[in-house]
Amino acid sequence: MPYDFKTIEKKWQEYWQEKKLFKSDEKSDKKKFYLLEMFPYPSGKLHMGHARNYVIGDTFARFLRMNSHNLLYPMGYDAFGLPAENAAIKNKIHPEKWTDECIKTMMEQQKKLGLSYDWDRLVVTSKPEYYRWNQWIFSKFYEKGLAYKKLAPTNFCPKCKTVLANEQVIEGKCWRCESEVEVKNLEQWFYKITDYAEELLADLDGLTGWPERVRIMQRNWIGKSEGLSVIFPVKNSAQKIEIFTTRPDTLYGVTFMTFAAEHPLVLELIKGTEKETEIKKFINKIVVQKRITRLEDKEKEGVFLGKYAVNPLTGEEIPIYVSNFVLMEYGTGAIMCVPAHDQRDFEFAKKYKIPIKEVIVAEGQRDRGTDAQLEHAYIEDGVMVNSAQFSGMNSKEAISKISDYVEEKKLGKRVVHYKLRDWLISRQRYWGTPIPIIYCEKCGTVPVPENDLPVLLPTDVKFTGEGNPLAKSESFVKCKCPKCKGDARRETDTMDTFVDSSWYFERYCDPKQNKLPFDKQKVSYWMPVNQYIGGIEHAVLHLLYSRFYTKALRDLGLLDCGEPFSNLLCQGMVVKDGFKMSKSKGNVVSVDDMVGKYGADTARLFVLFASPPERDLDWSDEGVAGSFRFLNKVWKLVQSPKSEVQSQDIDENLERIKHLTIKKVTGDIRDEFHFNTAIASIMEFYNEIARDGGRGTREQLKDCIKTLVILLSPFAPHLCEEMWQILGHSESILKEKWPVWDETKLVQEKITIAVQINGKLRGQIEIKTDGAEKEILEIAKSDDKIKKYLENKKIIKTIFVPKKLLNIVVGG
RNA sequence: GGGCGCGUGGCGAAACUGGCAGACGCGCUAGCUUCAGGAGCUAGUGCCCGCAGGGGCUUGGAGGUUCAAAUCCUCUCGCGCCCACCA
Repeated sequence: MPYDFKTIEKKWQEYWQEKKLFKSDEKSDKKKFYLLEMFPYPSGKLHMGHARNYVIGDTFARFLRMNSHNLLYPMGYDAFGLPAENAAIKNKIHPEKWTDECIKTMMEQQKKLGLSYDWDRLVVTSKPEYYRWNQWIFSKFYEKGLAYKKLAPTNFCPKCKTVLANEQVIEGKCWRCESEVEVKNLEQWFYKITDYAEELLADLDGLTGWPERVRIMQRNWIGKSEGLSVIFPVKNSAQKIEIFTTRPDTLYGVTFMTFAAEHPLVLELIKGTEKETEIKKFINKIVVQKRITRLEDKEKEGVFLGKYAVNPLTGEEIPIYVSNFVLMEYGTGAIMCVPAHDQRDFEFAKKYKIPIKEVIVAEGQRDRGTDAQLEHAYIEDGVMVNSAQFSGMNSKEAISKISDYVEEKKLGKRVVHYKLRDWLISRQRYWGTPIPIIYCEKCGTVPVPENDLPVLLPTDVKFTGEGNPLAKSESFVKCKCPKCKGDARRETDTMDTFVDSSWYFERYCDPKQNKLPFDKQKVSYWMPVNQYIGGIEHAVLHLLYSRFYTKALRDLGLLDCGEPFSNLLCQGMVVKDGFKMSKSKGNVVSVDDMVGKYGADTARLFVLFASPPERDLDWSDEGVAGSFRFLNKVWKLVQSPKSEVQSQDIDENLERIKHLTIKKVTGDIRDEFHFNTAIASIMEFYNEIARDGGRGTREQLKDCIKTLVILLSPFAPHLCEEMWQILGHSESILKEKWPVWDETKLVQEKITIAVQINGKLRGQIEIKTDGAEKEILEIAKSDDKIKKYLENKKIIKTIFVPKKLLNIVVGG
């Protein structure tokens, strides 16, 4: 009969709740630890993919509590967002009702898994108690110029019917529904994250507790490049073209220039010329093309404007083009082209028969031949040629020398560019935080005064799927201007839900605060989050926005820390039948099913045992059964430890293994999150205790079982509580101190070491642990197996690795 | 195209700083028990040759460094992720 997990799990979940064992506050002399998992979007049913994230955290949480930490371990819900609104349209249910129901189901499932959150700190972002502070912070940002509105080309998702931030466009598609994103010029609200570009970049170096790849992704996303801005005058015109280059060393090799299709100067330059119609047609074609085929490696195309610019360094006249490979969004929207040293320029020059002028050659080379002979651009460093006084210089050196010269002559200046763009936060949807702005004909854009916050979401709205419901709610739109009291209208855009998730972890520190977003002292006590756990998909979304927010809130004086998350663990996904577990793929294993069939402890044990947290986990039904089997074995051992074969003497080997297991399990959890190997060594310990029906004295057996139960308790908390009680304890196992190992108990008198001949394993001998090399060599020589290999051979040398092996090198 | 990561039995995976590859588990095989369920217990299980003692091979592939390589270096193949005409 398997153990009755249903009764046991229910019993202990109620016990924990009743005794409030997971509550945390700031009044403790223990060391604080803030442990956090990325809070979920409440979409309803949990599957094991979600569960894995929480189980990793909870196991660690329980371990930390038993190791004397004052732990903050909260949970909440990222409750605003499109799915709720789509459900509203489809099922004629209000998003709030739908969301609240989902939260209820999800919370129940999380409780069934035995997750040890402090539920008193629950944060739900769709509640006015929370989102009013989104609005409050927005107003502060607005005052400081960190929130602003501008007309700009935006990414518009036709299916979600809203604009998206750059970070939310993945390969030209909407991150949520994968529809092709369109470019629309709209007036939108932005957060000025670019003000923090430099700090966001620089502070990455200090985030040593983050996976390197996440830091690299953020670094690339911020995309800093240092270079030179140079002004090229247009011949026979007052117009000037500003370009940006990271390769000032190639300035003498410029043979043409080109504009992005959207560049406003293009239209000015061709106005009234015979080329005007042709070029306008070309521009239209490119703009349309850009929208449709963002991805493919496009053939370079361009048209000559019939105009020339002047290279400010050489006075050379260079033709101006408009082309499809220059981005309006980066740099200045115009570039200088050096076909000899840039592959893109090279391809373009070849196609349109533009001269190629080499200014850098490899050490010891003259040039690479005629234009026709060249096959690709030379992009490496080298020696400068054809570059006036800079000729003969190393090209690396020339970069700074030419930059100095350009600045001196006032032809341009050094500048820094970032790929990072400001964060577009407006969304044309209902289910989000209303942006607290009022438009008055007389007074213009007026922020809603602090006393009037929150701006509540109206309830009298219809969800038709056509347009933003807020815009159609008269009671919402119509309002009075706070300044002149005249008729005015409200902003109907809501905020991106990533705004909600950018500071929720700070709200957890003081979730009921109603004077401010949070109390500074409380936040100072808990922040930063010591360990954050979540998926890699947020590498440049949530994790970047949260860093920005924390810095911006710090600059508002609301908190002291500049980085929200000290350590980050990105767990892998749960895979079944070759695909990520997801509703749409239809390969989900629900938490309810697992808990119903095997219980929470088995489900927990399996997801931790099957794979290390960072790696993807292959779901296996048989594997789950194996974990269940193990728990049953332990249960049986505790119920009726065999006593017939008890010896009079302590089993020294078992004692050593006990200490070894404590050391291994402790290290694996604390240092590396290697739950899989921790569990493996617990299993080994069990095998050792149970072997031959039990070993050592009765007392020793009892002691080992006790240790086993404690070590297993963070993984299988319910069963271990029950077993703990059976072992005669009246307090919860959570109150028990984590065991410590005794280093002196780990040493063995005799050990087995490997003997190699020429690096090949040829035998094993048992020796005294501290045996000297000479001694051991003699033992090895007299070993029957080894003897054979040494016959008629000369020993050239021996290599001895204490406690590991002896390698005998022979010749002849 | 650029960046990062990964590749170990039939499967999930172990292996500290270069030091006995395959711990632990799943699956499989045989036996016991009971059988009629997908339960329990014991033993075996990387591959090849051999009745066996034993021997040979083996960490995607090819080289190299070393007494010794899954681990370090070079090249190569395959897979995954991120960015992608960023001047």
